[in-house]
Amino acid sequence: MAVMTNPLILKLERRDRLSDDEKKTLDNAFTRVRIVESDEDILREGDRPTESSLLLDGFAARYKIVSNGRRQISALHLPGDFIDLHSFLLKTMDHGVLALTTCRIATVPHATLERITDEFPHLTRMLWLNTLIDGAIHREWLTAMGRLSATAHMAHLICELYLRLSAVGRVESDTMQLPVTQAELGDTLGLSTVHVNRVLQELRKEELIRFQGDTLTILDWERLQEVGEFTSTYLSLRKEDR
Amino acid sequence: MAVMTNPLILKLERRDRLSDDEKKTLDNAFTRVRIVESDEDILREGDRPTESSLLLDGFAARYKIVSNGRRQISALHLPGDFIDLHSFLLKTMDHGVLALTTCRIATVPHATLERITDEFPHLTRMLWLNTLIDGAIHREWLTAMGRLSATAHMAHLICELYLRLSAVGRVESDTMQLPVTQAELGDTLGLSTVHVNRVLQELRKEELIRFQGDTLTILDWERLQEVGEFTSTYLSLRKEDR
DNA sequence: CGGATCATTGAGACGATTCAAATACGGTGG
DNA sequence: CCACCGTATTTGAATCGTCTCAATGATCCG
Repeated sequence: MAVMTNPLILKLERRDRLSDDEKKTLDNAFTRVRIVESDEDILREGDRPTESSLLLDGFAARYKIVSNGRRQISALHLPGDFIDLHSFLLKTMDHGVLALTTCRIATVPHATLERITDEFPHLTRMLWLNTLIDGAIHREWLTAMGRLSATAHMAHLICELYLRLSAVGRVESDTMQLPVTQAELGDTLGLSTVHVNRVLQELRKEELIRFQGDTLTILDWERLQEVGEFTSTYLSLRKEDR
Repeated sequence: MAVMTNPLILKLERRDRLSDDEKKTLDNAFTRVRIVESDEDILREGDRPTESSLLLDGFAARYKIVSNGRRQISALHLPGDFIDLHSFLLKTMDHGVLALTTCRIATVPHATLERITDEFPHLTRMLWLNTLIDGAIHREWLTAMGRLSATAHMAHLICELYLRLSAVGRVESDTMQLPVTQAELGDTLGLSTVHVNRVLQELRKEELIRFQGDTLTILDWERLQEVGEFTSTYLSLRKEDR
């Protein structure tokens, strides 16, 4: 794989410099690329993977199912996201991962990750950081879910996805592709599909977004952030020594 | 500090063996112990700490405040928990941390953590694991908040705290000290104080728990788990090579 | 062009909130 | 040791946000 095309490197370099050696190591770590079709499971709860998966292209979601068949999505993953780097140390998957679109995935054996932790301390910290950002996003979602209105929560999610997608070069003139159904948005926000629909209509009526098909355009970034009480600190989009 | 009294070591050894060398290193890493009184902030949002804090005794909560003054607690911390190990790499606190009781806290300089990552790969992985478990708990809370009823969510939280407290030796004959007000429980579960009260009454009426003052007793562990749809996988309470 | 999936709408029900007041509890000073 | 004060818990009633159920309309793909 050519160094420059790996979106993980793009993502990490937003947070700290990587040496050429580190980039090469990281890039060579991925041994296998596979395709998972839309609506298929990439991983299932209870799995004990021996490799971790990096999303190169497509959208994926971490989810859990509760007793009455209801589903909660606990993370949305975009190109450049490790969807189960945590399985390297957690060993057993405590949730499933679903391909929301056709996904192109590169995998790195846990044995290779172990070798990286033995030999590349700074690169290890960058991978650790990657999982810490996941955690920061979880906390932000928890706050939005517990204490924001449905509309604010939706606005918040859109702001986050907008910044995360632009960090990996997937936003053009305030527009992003968001191939996610309203039912999936509901499972993400903890809302019913019907209510998601009403909330989206409100954001459209307020002229904050346009959202037709899979194409979402931000019409008023300032006000969208206000409505969603969004500040981007938790995404750690600053370059620092780590 | 004597090795055997550090509750972090107790906690990590539940998940994997630590060598004597690692235990010594970890124990020596903590340079300072301080006391924070109940209701005081241990850390504030926006802080850029140069050391990380380990809770030796007491209860603490990570929280965020949203615009209308409402508060969401995104984590409850018990003895043995690192309350901001993530600040080592995240640098800026994206949330505050509040002492719910008088807290005894040991601190480790980030420079020391960096040295550990340079020299002790396995110990580094164990610290990383520690933050991954925080993340797993966040995901579980997200699911409970989004898709469980208020009563089930409360039951779930009680199950979790029960297991986490017993993992650090703070449970005796099904009874634990839970010095948390109903308002704080509300901020944790995303509920109003009034509703927390009603939910607790229901769990008492069903004879699942006794909860007077700070003392909570599990009366029917089996049924409490069922009501809360609780399974403990996400807490990684198994010893494995990591 | 037909079938399936997804988005939209309306109406009624329900869970949780708000506001307000009463009661219980724990710690402190006299 | 008890009276008192502040904090925490409990109760009731009205309201509100979101859900459920059910049906319709739009869109996409083969």
